[in-house]
Amino acid sequence: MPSQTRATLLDAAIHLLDAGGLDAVTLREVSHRAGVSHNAPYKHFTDKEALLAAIAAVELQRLGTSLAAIREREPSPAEVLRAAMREYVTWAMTYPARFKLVFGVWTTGTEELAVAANASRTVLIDIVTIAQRAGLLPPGDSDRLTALLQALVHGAVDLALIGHLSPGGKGHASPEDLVDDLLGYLRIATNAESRPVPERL
Amino acid sequence: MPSQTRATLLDAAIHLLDAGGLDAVTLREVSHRAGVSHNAPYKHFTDKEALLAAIAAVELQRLGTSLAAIREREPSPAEVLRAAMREYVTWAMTYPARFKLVFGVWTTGTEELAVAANASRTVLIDIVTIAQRAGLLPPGDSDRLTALLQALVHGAVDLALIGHLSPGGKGHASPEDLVDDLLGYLRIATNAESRPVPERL
DNA sequence: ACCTGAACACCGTTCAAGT
DNA sequence: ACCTGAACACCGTTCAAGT
Repeated sequence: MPSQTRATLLDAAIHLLDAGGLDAVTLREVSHRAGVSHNAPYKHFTDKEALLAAIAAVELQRLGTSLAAIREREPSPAEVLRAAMREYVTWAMTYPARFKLVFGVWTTGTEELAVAANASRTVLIDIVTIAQRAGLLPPGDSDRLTALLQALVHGAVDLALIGHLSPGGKGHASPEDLVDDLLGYLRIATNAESRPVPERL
Repeated sequence: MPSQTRATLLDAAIHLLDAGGLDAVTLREVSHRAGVSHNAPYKHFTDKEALLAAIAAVELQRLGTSLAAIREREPSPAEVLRAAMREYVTWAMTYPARFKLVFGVWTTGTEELAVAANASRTVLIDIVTIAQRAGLLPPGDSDRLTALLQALVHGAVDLALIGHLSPGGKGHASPEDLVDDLLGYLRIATNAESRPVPERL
């Protein structure tokens, strides 16, 4: 039974998160924005971390739903794969604070969070498997290949958010570029594996 | 002139960071451990964030030094590349709180931090360039290829620290595995590019 | 130049009490 | 069941003052 107050609190919290980052999300300011006393949240969440975990779970679920929608909508496996990777990037770059929160350190791993994480992971694995069958990605363990792809997207976004990518000022190596690079190399490797590898020095 | 107190404060802070994470690093506890009053830090750092930035800069510099040492020590370009990637992984997995701190959100990007980041980046680019010449990595923009490699290591470590890798319990897809996978695919792609690519459906 | 004690504003959390 | 006001312990930061 998601009470009205609970939803209002979550709305206020996510607004503060987007506007001022994690530090701006204080239980007192959240309560004030929601129009309740500063300790009303404790009737809906055991903890401040529980409130943050609820936000993270919702966001991770949203991402999973977007990925699933792409899988249904796009026609070709190649487009599904590329669009899925780009959805991850766009989401993270649009809501960096949510991205940092979702993949932050959780001393208490909420069950709800784990479920949402597994759900979006399953969709990704499905997309990768289809791409493998279409000859766009190398064959083999789909879980492991999915981990490879997710690690790259995740790392590219994280480095981009800190400014560790393209410090030269020139629009060098955006997360989207790196995703395309990886997909390109993997496609080449896929096609090469069936052919003999030449001798090396 | 790095005063003795300043060094003691940094030591205490990094100890607290490793022991209890970022939240455990309070200026008051740091001061107490250093044997000074709770506001003595303000004579050595303008801010709490400045103290954290100093730690991050030292760590990033340490990483860069380790990478440079590997480049000098290892004989073959292949070993240098692999060892460098593993050094990044080992450092991050051994000191997760330092890793999170170094690549955390910096509202104030200290000059010292930017210098340290560029230094370790330069070493990495150098290693990648050598590996390219040795035919271990695809030719082309070394900066961009370095970004690809760094993004993968970074993302793999980050996901591993949250537990988003190998949630099945089986020792599936460690960061080291993903690094090896990527290097393997890139080597195949390198050798394949000189040969004709077969028609696709 | 470096350090201290008191003080301020803010935060998470708890508790007794109200409806 | 849900909310409130007062209170507690803790934190970052500032300031006047000491050597």
